[in-house]
Amino acid sequence: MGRGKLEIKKIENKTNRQVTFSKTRNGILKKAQELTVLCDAKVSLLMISSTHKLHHFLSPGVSLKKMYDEYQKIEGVDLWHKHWERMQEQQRKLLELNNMLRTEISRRIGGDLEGLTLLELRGLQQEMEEAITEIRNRKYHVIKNQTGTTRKKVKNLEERHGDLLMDLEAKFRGAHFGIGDGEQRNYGGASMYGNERAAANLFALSRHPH
Amino acid sequence: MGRGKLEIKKIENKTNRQVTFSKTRNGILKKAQELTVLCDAKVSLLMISSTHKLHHFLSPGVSLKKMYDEYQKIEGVDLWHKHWERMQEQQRKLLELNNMLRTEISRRIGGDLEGLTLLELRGLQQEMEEAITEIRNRKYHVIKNQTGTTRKKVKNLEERHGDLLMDLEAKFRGAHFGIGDGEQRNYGGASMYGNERAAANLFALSRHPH
DNA sequence: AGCTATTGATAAAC
DNA sequence: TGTTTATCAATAGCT
Repeated sequence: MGRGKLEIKKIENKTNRQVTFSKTRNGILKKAQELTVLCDAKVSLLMISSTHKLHHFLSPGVSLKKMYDEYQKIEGVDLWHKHWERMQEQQRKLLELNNMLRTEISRRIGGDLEGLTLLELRGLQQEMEEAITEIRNRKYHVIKNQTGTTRKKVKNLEERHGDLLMDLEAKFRGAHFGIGDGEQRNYGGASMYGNERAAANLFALSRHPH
Repeated sequence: MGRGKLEIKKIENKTNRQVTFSKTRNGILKKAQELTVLCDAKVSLLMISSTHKLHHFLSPGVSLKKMYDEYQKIEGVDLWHKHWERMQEQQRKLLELNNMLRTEISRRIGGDLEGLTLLELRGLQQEMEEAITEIRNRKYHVIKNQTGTTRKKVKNLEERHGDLLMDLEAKFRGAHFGIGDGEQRNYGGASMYGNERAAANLFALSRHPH
């Protein structure tokens, strides 16, 4: 409409395009409003101009999320809710698993033993003694497989860093790690970073410099 | 517009309302299309009638998700993306932490020792021996604190279940748990359930029946 | 950002 | 719902 008929095709003149966008945008916003009021409809309208400016209308009393959910429900396009719930469930399981692992590991460095019965303590001890046997075997295996020069080199390195290692371990043992303290973790960031730090320490210990 | 001016106010006549909705809807859809083509704009339009029927328009070449993301970016209303990304980051960290913990625990039951140097093996062994000392101390503490009748009862139970326990542990040691096998876990469900099962076994072991 | 000739949209009626 | 028609609304091209 207007002084002349306008072909429905991209307006190449940049200024004209901007002006037309502005006018049509206002018109469509008004129409959206009318539809909302006259017909008791719910409307969500997003418009982004070619200059990346955003304009929007949303019927009062509805949220964008609700509109989107409704759209998904009717159109079945989903993509969100299912994924979200799955992820949440995975996370819950991971945290649960994590707590178990932390308790287990804590017991194996001499903490978190208060809740265990005598029988459980015996089992744990025996298990660890058996593990130590395997570690010992592994040590012999490593030593046996070292060739002349390599062995010499490694031995020197080990001797050089032995004292340092001992100091590190002493520090490690002295510190409180917050591992397996029985406290239930939530999804918040703070406590998680705490756990991670604890694990990083533990990890560092298992990878002594050499 | 039309034969008479219409007051901007909810149309109470249900039929008229429906008719007006239908007409205005078509008009606004056409306008949205025009805006898209003439002005090279991106438009997302959702309309839900009072009878809960949904109609929508979306400019070609954009997805609803993209429109919403853009909206959120410009308006800062978010609701999703931030939460989603935070959750994903948390999950990544949990999995990483989990792998570390699993490796640590695996080493403490005698597996996953191949990657360790002699020095690391020594450290691990010493740490475990120290832990065993603490477990032993704890055992004495438990024994000391048992009163006459309780002690007797527990002792009987322990004797009764000792053999069973040994069998269980033998089984446990023989089984392959898939723990700390060095394989990087993904976000998929299958491998996660695998891990969980492994941990559940481990957990069960630490809580021997008594 | 205003103006106005002109086209576009649509209320009421069928 | 679709069509017609009398009206009102929106807006293209100018300023």
